[in-house]
Amino acid sequence: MEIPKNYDPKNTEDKWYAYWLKNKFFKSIPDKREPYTIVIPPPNVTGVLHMGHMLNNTIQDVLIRMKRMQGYNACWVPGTDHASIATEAKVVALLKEKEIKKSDLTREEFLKHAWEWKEKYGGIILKQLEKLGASCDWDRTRFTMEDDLSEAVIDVFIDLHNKKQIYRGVRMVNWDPQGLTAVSDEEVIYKEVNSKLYYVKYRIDLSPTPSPSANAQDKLGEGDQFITIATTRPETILGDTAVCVHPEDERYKHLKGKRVIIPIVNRSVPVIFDEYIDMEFGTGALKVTPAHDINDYNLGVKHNLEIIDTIAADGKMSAAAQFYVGEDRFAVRKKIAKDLEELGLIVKIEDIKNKVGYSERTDAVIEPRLSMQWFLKMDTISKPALANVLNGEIKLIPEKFINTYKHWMENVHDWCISRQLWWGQRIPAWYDSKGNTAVCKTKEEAFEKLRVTNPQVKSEEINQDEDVLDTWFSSWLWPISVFDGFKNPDGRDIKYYYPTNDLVTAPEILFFWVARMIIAGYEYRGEKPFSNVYLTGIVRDKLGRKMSKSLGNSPDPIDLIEKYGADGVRVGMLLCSPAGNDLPFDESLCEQGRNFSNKIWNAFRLINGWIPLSNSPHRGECKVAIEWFEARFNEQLEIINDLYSKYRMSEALMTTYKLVWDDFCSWYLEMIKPEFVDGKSLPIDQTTYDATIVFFEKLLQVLHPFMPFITEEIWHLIKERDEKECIIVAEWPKVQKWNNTIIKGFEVAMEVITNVRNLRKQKNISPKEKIQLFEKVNQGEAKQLFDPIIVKLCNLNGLEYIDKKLDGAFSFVLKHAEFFVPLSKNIDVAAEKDRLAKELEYNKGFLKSVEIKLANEKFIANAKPELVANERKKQADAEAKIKAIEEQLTGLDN
RNA sequence: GGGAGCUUAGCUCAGCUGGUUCAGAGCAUCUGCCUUACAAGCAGAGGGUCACAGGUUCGAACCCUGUAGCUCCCA
Repeated sequence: MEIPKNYDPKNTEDKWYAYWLKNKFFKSIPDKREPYTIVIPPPNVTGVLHMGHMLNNTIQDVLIRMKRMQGYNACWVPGTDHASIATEAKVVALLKEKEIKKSDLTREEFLKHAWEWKEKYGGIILKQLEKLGASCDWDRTRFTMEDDLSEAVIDVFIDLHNKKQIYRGVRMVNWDPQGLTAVSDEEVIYKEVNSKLYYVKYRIDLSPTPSPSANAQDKLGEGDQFITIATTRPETILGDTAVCVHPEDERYKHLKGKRVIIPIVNRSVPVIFDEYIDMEFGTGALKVTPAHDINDYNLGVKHNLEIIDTIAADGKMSAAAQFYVGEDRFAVRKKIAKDLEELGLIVKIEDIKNKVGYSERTDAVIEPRLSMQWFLKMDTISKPALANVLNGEIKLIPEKFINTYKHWMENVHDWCISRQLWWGQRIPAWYDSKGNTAVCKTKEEAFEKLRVTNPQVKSEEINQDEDVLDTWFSSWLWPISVFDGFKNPDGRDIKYYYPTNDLVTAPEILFFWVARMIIAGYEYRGEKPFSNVYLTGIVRDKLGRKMSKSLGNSPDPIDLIEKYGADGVRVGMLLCSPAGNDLPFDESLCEQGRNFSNKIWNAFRLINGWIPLSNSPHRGECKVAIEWFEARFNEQLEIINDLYSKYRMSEALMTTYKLVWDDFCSWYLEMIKPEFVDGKSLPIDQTTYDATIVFFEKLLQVLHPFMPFITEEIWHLIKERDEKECIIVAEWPKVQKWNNTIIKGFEVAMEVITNVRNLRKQKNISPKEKIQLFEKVNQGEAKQLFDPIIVKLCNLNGLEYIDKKLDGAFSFVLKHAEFFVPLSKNIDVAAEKDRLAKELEYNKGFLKSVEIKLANEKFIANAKPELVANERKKQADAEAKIKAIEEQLTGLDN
C-alpha cells in the first residue's frame, strides 16, 4: 500500500465524522458511570461560525473528548438561541426585499415568516461545528424558542412575578431608535467619537415674580445677564427643565432662587444646586433634560423637575418639542446650533472626544428614553450567585475574573427584560381597559383574575402585552431547560446531568449570561448550574483589533479548515489561547498545526515501513531507548494531566507537542531506527517493534482530544480493528510509576550527543563520516548504559574510556567527564585555546559567585540547609570543571 | 471619574511559597544539510538592563512604594 508523503485531511475528516455519528459515540444516556457534562453557549441562530466560536467550541470538544476517554459519561448538549433582535432584524430585511413592511403584517403573519427563516437558515452554524469535529450529542439539540423551553420561560416569569421579583415601571432605558426597542445596559457599546461641545447662553429670568421695572430693564437689554452652559446635545435644549450648578461654585452663588429662560422655547426654568456637578467640566453649569439623559433624570427625580419628552421612539422630535417636530435628532442638532448662532446665543463651539453609546445589534446611537418596561429585581435573587463564586463553589478560570464578577454583582441593577419585538416569548401579562394587570398563562385565567377587581370586565377588552422577553431571559435557564428541568423537575436527565461540570464562554458575557445562569440555578434548582467557568480570550487580529465581520479582519474558519485541516486549525487556535488572555490570532499558527499533523503522519509512515522479525536480536540501544521513553512518557503524561486539571489547555497541548515531536520522533525513533545497509532497511526486532506500536498508540490517544481526525485515521491504519474499537472511545493512558534515574541519566547522554554534533558542525565534519570518541571520567562512575545510543546517534566507530587526557584531539568538558575526538585535521591551537579560555573565565566567575554566597554568614544562617548543601555541590562541580579545563590548556601548550 | 489587571527574547506566552546553572518554551531569525519517515523536514547556533526609579532582604523577574505605557470593567 502506497502511503502519501503528506497527510491530507480531506480524505479523512468527513469519513470519520460520519463514522462516529453512525456508531453513536457522541450520544449520552444516563447510566452508572459518572457524568461529565457541558452545555454549549447557544450560538445566535442567525450566526455563522466565526473565530470566537471556533476557539470556544474547540476547547469544549477537547475537554469532552478527554473526559470521554477517561471513562466519564460525556455529554455535550448543543443548540442555538433565538436572538430576538438579530433575528427580527434579519427577517425584517428579508421582507423588505420582498417589499413587505412589518407594520403591514399581523403578529402571527410575521412570526410565520420568522419561523420559516429559522427553519431555512437556523441550522447553519451547527452544521459548521461538525466540520470542526465537535462531538456534541446532536440528538439533544435544543432551541430556546421551542415549545418546552418557551413554556419554561413563561412559567419562570409568572413565578417570579408571583414572588414579587418582577415589576413593571417607567424607567429610563437604552432605546434603540432603529430597532425600536429597549436594550439592556450590556447591549450598549460605548465608542469614543469626535463631538462638538456647544457653549450656549441662557438668559437669566430677572422676573421670577414679574415686576414691571425688571421687565422694562430686560426689554432694554441693559440688565441682560446670562449663564453659559456647555452641551454636546443642543437638540435636547427643547426638553430642558432646569439648569444645575454646584452649591460651592462661587461663580454662580448669586443665582440662588433665580430662574433662566430656555432659548427657542422661551420657557422659564429654575436654577438648581447639586453636588453632582463637576465644576471643571465645561462652564460648571449643566442644562438638565430629565427625559433624555439618565443623570439628568436622576437629578429630575431628586429636585422634582418637570419631564418633557421631546424625542419620539423613532429618534425624531416629538410634538412636545414644539419646534423642529418630525425632524431627526441629528439633523436638529445642526439646525438648532445654527439658529442659536443667529440669536447670538452661541459663545463658542469646541471639538471634544466623548463616549457615545451604540446599539450592539443595529449600531444606532442609543437614545436614553423613558418608557414602560418590565424589570426583574436583582438585589435579593442575586445573593447566592455572588456568595457561591466568592466561596469557590463555582470556580472562574482564570481567577482574575472573580474581582470583576464581584464588582458587578455588588452593584447590580434591575434587569430590564422586556423588548419591543415580536420574535421571542410574549410576556404573559394581560390588561383590561382600565389598566388592571393580570400575569398568567392564558386569557381565560386573566379574565378570572381581572374580574376580581373589575367585575364588569369583558373578555374582548383584555389584551396581552405586546412585548416579548429578552433573549437572555431564555438562555439564563439553559442548563436546566435543556434537561427538561422545568417540565419534569425530577426527571432522569436533570437529576443525572445537573449540575453540569464546565462552561466554556467568553468574558464579555460573564454578566449577560453566566451570572444570570448562576442566579437561575440557585433559584430553580437550589444548586449551581456548573462547577467551573472557563473564560476564553477574545480572538484578535495581528493589530490587536477584535475580529469582527464589520471590520472584515476575520478569516472564515471553514476556509481555514479547508486549507489546514480541522486538526491543524484546532492546534493553531489552542497554541495561542491561555485562559482569559486575548488571543492574537495568526494564520501561521494553523500552519504550525498542519505541520504537526504531517509530522505525526510521517512518524506513522516510518513505523509502518518496518518489518519486525521475531528472531532478530534485541539490540542494546533499543532496550535502553524503550526504558527511557517509557519513563519519559509517564513523566510527561502526569504533567499533561495536571495541566488539564488546571485548564491550561495551551500548555497541555505544547507539552504533548514536544513529547511527540522531540521525545518520540527526534530522539526515540532515531535511537531505534534500523540502519540502512545496501539500500535496504535492516529488520527490526519484534520486541522493539511491539513496544513502539504501544507507545505510538498511547501518544495518539493523548493527541486525540486536540487532533481527533488524524489520530482516528492512523489508529485504524496501524491495524485492523473491530467496528467499535475507535480511538475516540479508547481508554486514556494511565500514569505508571516511572524510573526517574533513567531520565536524568539520559539528559547527560543528550548533552554528550549535542556536543559531538556541535563539534562536527564547527569542524565541518560530515555526519556520514564515522569518528571515535574517548571519555575520561573525572567524577563518579561512567553511565555506560547510554553508550550504544551515543554511538548510534553520533555515528561513532566506538566509545572508549581512558584514564589520561588525549593530546592533539578536539575536546569538550561536561560536569563529570572530559571527552576527546581525535581528528585527522589539524587543530587550530590558538582558536582552541581561545575557546577554552572563555569557558574557564565563565566557570571562574560562576565559582566566585557561589563562593561569595558561601562566605556570607547570613546566608549560611538563614537559608535552608539543603540550599546550602546545594551551593557546596555547585562549588565542588565548578572547581572540578575548572581543573579539567586548566589541564587541557596546559596540554595544548605542550 | 471609580475599580481591576498587564508590561519578561523580533512575536505569543510560561516562570508556584523570594533560593538548583533561573532568566525559559514555541514560533520567527541565522548557519549547515534534499542523510531512504517528514524541506510542512533534520542538525546546530544566536537573541532578553525581566517597563522605569527607589526600597525591603544574606538573596528580588517574584515582596513594597512611586512613575510611565497598555488593556478591560463600571459610571
